[in-house]
Amino acid sequence: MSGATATPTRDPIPLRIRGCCQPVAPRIPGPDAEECAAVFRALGDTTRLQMIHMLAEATDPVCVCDFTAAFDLGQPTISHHLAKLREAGLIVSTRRGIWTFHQLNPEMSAAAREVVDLLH
Amino acid sequence: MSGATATPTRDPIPLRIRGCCQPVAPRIPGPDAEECAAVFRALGDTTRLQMIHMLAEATDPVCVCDFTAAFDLGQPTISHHLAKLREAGLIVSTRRGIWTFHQLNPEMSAAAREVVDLLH
DNA sequence: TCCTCACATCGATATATGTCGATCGGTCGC
DNA sequence: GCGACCGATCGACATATATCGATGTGAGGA
Repeated sequence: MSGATATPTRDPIPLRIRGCCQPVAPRIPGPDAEECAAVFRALGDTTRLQMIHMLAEATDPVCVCDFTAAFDLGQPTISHHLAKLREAGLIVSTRRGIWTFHQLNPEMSAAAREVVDLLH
Repeated sequence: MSGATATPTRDPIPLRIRGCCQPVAPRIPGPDAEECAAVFRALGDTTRLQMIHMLAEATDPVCVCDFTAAFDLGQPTISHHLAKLREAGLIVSTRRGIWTFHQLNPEMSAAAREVVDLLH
């Protein structure tokens, strides 16, 4: 061996040039690393994931009471999750008389759209 | 109008059959709603998102010290994030002498692979 | 005008998460 | 064996999050 802190030989899995601790392109190009993470964070909850799935399957906007009926959660909690999805730019809400209807945001970012489309 | 608790007329945005509160297909088919959410949760952090991006760009496994050099975080924090990605099944780690190298899990679930491929 | 209904917001609480410093364990070179 | 190095783990801490009950708000019906 050539040394612990220098260049180790890595026969089966060769590394880059001089082994360990090569500088690697660190950052996601573009300004949207945090924005992209926010979309994933919004989908990182089972309830919200199923909400998005319901909206992706539905052909028409979905009422809040549909969600409260579908999930065993209180109305404030449903409202909280919908607000999270709205903040992430994944859904839009429309007030119509007494009811509020929700649908996938048609102006969703392209990156978010790609992710949501995976849940078709 | 026909009534608040009965069937509202919804001219521009027609809903399903009798308006609000129709039962909607609630669940993601398959057992993997929570597993899918776990993948999104793993990607819902800027540091981990960039780690996955680095691994997706790299042609060879990446050493821990590469990550500690790329991010302004302590070594225990880097180790913590790598453990999260490992628990989510997104990466695998290989011990080689002193160093531990990480790469995208070649046996990642198909759903996870689709998401990671979006970060190419 | 008053009541009801649908939904949002507030306050509280328990849990999860990101980060750090300190320490431990394993793998070398000497 | 000893010491150096890499990386994982532990304990602590601050913050974020998921959830609930209670309350506020706005729209409609009676």
